[in-house]
Amino acid sequence: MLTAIYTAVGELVGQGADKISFPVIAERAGVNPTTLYRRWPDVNALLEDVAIAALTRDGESVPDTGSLEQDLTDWANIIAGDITRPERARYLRAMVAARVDLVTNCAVTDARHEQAAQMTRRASERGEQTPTVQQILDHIVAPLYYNVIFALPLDDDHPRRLVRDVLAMTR
Amino acid sequence: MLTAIYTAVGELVGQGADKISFPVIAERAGVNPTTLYRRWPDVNALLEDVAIAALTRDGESVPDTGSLEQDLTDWANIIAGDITRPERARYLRAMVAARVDLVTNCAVTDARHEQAAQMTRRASERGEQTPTVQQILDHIVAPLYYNVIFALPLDDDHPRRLVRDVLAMTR
DNA sequence: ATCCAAAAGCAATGATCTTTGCTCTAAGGA
DNA sequence: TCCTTAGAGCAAAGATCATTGCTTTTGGAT
Repeated sequence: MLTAIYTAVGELVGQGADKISFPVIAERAGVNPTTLYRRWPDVNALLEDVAIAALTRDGESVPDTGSLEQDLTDWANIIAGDITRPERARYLRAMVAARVDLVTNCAVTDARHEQAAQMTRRASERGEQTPTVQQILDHIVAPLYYNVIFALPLDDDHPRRLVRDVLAMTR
Repeated sequence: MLTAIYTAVGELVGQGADKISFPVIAERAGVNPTTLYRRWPDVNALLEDVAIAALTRDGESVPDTGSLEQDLTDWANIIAGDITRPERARYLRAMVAARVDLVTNCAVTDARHEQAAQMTRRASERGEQTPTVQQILDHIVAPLYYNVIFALPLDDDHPRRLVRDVLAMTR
């Protein structure tokens, strides 16, 4: 039931459907539109639920190569490869559009925060000089998402360049 | 005519109206809905037109204090103050939602690119060491927009911190 | 096994949107 | 001046969406 709904939304968003409404989703999911109208206040609310579920299902393991620079580079490349996939980019945009009021944290960025913390912790245990988690979010995660959100090109070398920049700050 | 339409959209977006449709816009603008249906393929297209017009109408002069660090800090604070205004944030989101296909550049980021280039040019003429324009976009502009887009809190000190970080890269 | 309550389906209604053919107006060219 | 034409208004029709009261199903508790 819930799975069918989420799947339907996923397919619609994924294929870039322009008209995503409760009736449309309901038909594809094989449920009655009323169910959706009663369970979510509006389409955006449902969209956000699905987007969060889709974007936070991790399974992305945090790199652990023994070098922070390598870890960050691998990680940045994973993120870049992930969010530039068209259906992921669409999810991101849908989520952004749906988020109308200020919230203090969001599940998507929380996951990134956690991953960054893990890498820096390991690095400092090895005695490496590390940037702060906030710096990693500001200077690696943010630029990657920024480019995707605004549909700007993101070349293959970009992630590596960002990592080099952020490490240059700590020296 | 066109002005009335743009104004109507601006008011609706600005006050966070949830249902922004051609008929609603048309009534407020005092024009016939048919006109809108014939001129734009859909509401998002019109929204994007207006958003671009609103977000690129500069009038923001680029700081010129004689010090790159001060210029960048002032500039970052201007941007932050600008895009965190609720109606501006809404514009940004509307624009993001509307942008479905990849474009190689967008008017909004172009303006920032131009401003950054102006500041670094002046700084290097003074003989200062400067970060690249791309670095400024990645490490100052992107984090600011990222926070606003995801409705994350943006504290007052954030812009200054970003500038300090990016300057630390060049040393 | 029966009962109860929450959730889903159904169907009818009204609101809103979208499309379309036609008419009317206004600005520019012969 | 008259003609042309692009753009705007008008109105009707059909499509889609949104709401609501009522019925049916389902899953768990007694």
